Amino acid sequence: MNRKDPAALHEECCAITRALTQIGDWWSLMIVREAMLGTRRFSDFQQALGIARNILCNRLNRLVDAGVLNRVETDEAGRRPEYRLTEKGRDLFVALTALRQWGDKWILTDRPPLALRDRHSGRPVRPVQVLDADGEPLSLHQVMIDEDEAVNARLP
Amino acid sequence: MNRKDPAALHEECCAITRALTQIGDWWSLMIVREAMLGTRRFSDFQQALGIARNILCNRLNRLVDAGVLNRVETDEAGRRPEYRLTEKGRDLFVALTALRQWGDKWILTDRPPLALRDRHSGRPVRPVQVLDADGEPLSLHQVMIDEDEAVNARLP
DNA sequence: GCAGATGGTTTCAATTTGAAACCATGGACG
DNA sequence: CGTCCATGGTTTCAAATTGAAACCATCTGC
Repeated sequence: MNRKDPAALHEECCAITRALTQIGDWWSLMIVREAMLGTRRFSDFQQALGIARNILCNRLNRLVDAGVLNRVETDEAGRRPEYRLTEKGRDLFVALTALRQWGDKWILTDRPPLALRDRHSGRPVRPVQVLDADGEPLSLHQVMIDEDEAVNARLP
Repeated sequence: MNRKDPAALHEECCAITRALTQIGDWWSLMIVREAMLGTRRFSDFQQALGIARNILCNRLNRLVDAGVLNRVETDEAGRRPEYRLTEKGRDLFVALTALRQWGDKWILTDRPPLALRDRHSGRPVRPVQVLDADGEPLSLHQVMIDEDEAVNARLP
């Protein structure tokens, strides 16, 4: 599997590989994170992230091509376009929240954990978990990849 | 925030940023994914991923330094070391599962979804969600970052 | 019309990557 | 013992990617 060969990657059937190909580099993920905080404009991304402008431009285009962001031409002052999360982009919320919680638990060990709250009730959100059909949490070793589908789809 | 400045990044209090700094590049995440499938040896990672050997070596060392993998000197044939997931590494299971499900849902739209099953019951696992204190799913806009903590910790 | 803000592109040096060659160690086998 | 081969690295060097800065284009406000 060659990371730089688009055709080969497009044949790749591991969902993680495919996902990482679309959004799995530092800046793309940081941009999505920033977008989830409400940032929409080129210069706002640039200042918030401290990213080089050519790289920002490149990543925004990639994310638009991937359908994660939408480039919206606003009619407002200056005709500045906005970059807004699509449904697909918003759906990364779960993965990024899991990542945030992982970082809180394993890296920022000396700080107050879990500042994420339900806006409505004000109560903290639960740690994200993988649950079985009954809602019981599953660990890595309790999960398997379906044999048939795995073979058919050349997983992992 | 300069991505290449270790000191500055170490001050960074966004858990996502910190997490991405430790494991947020293509190969590191692919290696962790591969390790979750049971791969442990240098050459097995190399063949499974098609990664250059020097890069693999570099990433394995980084992951060991980050405490995501453990380098275990085995007594077996050839004294070949093994790289095994630590508790911290296994804990990435949730985030990677969320990413896999995202890829299944939004990229591999033409294929059978969700090959992940509970090994015990054989039933498919649920889609990972962010849940409130009562176990109700929360979307991006229903979640907020706690004001006080955000200010104290200079979040996001 | 002119200055400033904003969104982008170009340019070029510095860093990172990847392929291949090289090295070192530990069996296996004759 | 000596040779071969597998494995886990390291080194080397060309090619790709990144990042800082300069440049360009459009729109606003004055």
